[in-house]
Amino acid sequence: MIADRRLEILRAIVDDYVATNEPVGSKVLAARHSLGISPATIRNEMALLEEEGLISQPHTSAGRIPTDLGYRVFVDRISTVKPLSAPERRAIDHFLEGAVDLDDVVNRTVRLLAQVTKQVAIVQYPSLSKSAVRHIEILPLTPMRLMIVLITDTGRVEQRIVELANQMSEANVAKLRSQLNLLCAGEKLNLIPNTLKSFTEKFEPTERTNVTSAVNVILEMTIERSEEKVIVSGTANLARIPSDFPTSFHPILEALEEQVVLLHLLGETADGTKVKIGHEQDNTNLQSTSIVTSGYGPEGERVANLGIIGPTRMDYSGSMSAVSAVARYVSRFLEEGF
Amino acid sequence: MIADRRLEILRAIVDDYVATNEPVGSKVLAARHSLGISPATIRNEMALLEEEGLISQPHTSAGRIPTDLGYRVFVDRISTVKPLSAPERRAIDHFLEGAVDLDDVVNRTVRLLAQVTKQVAIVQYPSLSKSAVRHIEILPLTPMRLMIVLITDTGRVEQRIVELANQMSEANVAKLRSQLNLLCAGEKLNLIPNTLKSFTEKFEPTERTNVTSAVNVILEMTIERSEEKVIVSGTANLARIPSDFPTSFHPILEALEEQVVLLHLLGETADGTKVKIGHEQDNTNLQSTSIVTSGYGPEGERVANLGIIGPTRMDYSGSMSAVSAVARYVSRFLEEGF
DNA sequence: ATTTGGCACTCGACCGAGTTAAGTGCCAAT
DNA sequence: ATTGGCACTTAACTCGGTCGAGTGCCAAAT
Repeated sequence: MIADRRLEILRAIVDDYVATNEPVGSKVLAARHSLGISPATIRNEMALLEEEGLISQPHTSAGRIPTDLGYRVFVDRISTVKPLSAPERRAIDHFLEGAVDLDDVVNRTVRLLAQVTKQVAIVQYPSLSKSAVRHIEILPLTPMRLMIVLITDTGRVEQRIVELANQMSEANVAKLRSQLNLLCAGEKLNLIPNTLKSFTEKFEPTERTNVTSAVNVILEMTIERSEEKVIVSGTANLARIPSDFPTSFHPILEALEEQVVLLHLLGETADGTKVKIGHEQDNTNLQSTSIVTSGYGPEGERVANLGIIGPTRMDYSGSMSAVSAVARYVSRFLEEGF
Repeated sequence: MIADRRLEILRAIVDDYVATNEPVGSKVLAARHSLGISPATIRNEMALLEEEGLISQPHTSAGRIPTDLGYRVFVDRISTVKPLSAPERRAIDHFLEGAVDLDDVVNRTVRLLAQVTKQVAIVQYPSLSKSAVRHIEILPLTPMRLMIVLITDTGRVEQRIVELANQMSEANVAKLRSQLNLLCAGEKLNLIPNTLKSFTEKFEPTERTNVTSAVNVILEMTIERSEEKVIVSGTANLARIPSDFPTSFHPILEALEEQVVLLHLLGETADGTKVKIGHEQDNTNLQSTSIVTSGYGPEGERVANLGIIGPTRMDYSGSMSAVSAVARYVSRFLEEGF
């Protein structure tokens, strides 16, 4: 069990280090934060903190900096919720006003997040697999070619083109359309494969090849994109960062361009705000960074994640507040249906 | 008029500087490129090139580097078309195989371009205003709410939701849909406003408010997005660049996040490959960069631009070849309709 | 009239020594 | 348990000196 005072010192170290980006020594610490304690005492405590692996020295004769573990403790046990500033609040409360589009919503969100946190922001598109079908539209482009449009209740639209083996009459297209909607409307995407299992049987044998192609495409649409889409903003903020960072600059940018990496980064969708610090996170390119994420979407069934990524040396309280506030607001907005 | 030999020297300087990123002096130059000429002579010629403003010295006692103007001359008069390597060719010839989506096409393109040129790639979505309506779909979500989906012949899909003032019957929705498609299908987007000018008159007075709202939304959809969408990839390549670059790193990343800036950068859509070098380009954040762009889309009416952006010190021949090859290939692909 | 070798000169890059300042650990005194 | 004092460590900074790449110019060679 760590003594309270020691935690207090850890907090001071983190605060100072985050603010100045310089290893913090006992003297400065005593001076800046008025803990009623002499530098010597602080030194003793520091030695212990170091033993516990919460702080470390870049080299002898330098001050201490928090380790990943130190930040972890800070986040879990010390950090207080930092209320957002009034302008931040205001920005968050209004940034979605007049959004026209799911794209628009996601874009605005990612930009806002980057701007408020001064970090790189990441927003995942609301996941298809947890959303439901609102409508399926079938358009005959030519007698041998259909366009299928899938509209979900999160406002997302996907379209695909199907080449048919045989001609298909207008009447049959209409039948296909109405039957499909009858069965699928309101259904969760992940249940669709089940729903359509014996669908082709409703049709004449002569029609079946065509119907099967169409259905297959629809099934693809419902699953394929569970490799989902992610959007990033604020990479410029990376360049605004301490001078030792640039070394690991290239790999970070690289990682940020990989959808897969980002998705993995955001991790499982769940309630609440989560923090992953430095090495807790397994992508080697990003071990000098921390990630703050939160799920968003309708209460109870979070549909996607959003978050920010920055140097381990970041303002955790502020970032967490911002991320969760934004997540809350977007959720509400999506729920109301824009 | 500049003597041929002097141009030859300029080419050598550019080549060397691009390859090594170090100011190139007379001795090295004589050694590496076998122009049958002594360093002293080269020095004389260099003095002249400098007078003409084509090269400059970072400081006395350093070698010369090309100026923006030097690069310009290089691009316009000296550079030869550098054939792409076999693997590059192959990559370009196949990267769109199996693309399912307009999104997919654009995404693949931007990635490919970034990868091949090792620069930051920029691709503009095919512009709506020059494409034509393929289909307009109207879906009643509730009696007071319609979803309108616009599908263009470039495969782009836009959707919007309309709140109605009064209820609208299924029958009227159907009529609206068929009338709209009758008039608009095949029509260029920029002509739609004209096409629909007296559209509401076809409807009962009681329906007119509803129809008007719907039509207004459609009109919005056809113009609004002429502020078009641009997508960027390969920013990581920036970090892979000379060490003097980082200074101007932040502003570049910043510029790359601004849609407006990018659109301006890509400039007017036109045939052929264009190069903008350093200060020729008016965004102050980007004056240490050059941009290579090309229009793409159906022959004769280029529908959008794509290109790359990198340090002025770049491989112009290679970049130009790559950009134009990719543009050509995408154009063909779009024309065939995927 | 050009080209070339030679030479004096410039100036950033690099090196090593010395100094400084921040910070530590430990110990004896409170 | 806390504190002041002190010896010690070490990165960062400063400096003078050397080195090397490169230039411009001039006189000789072609």
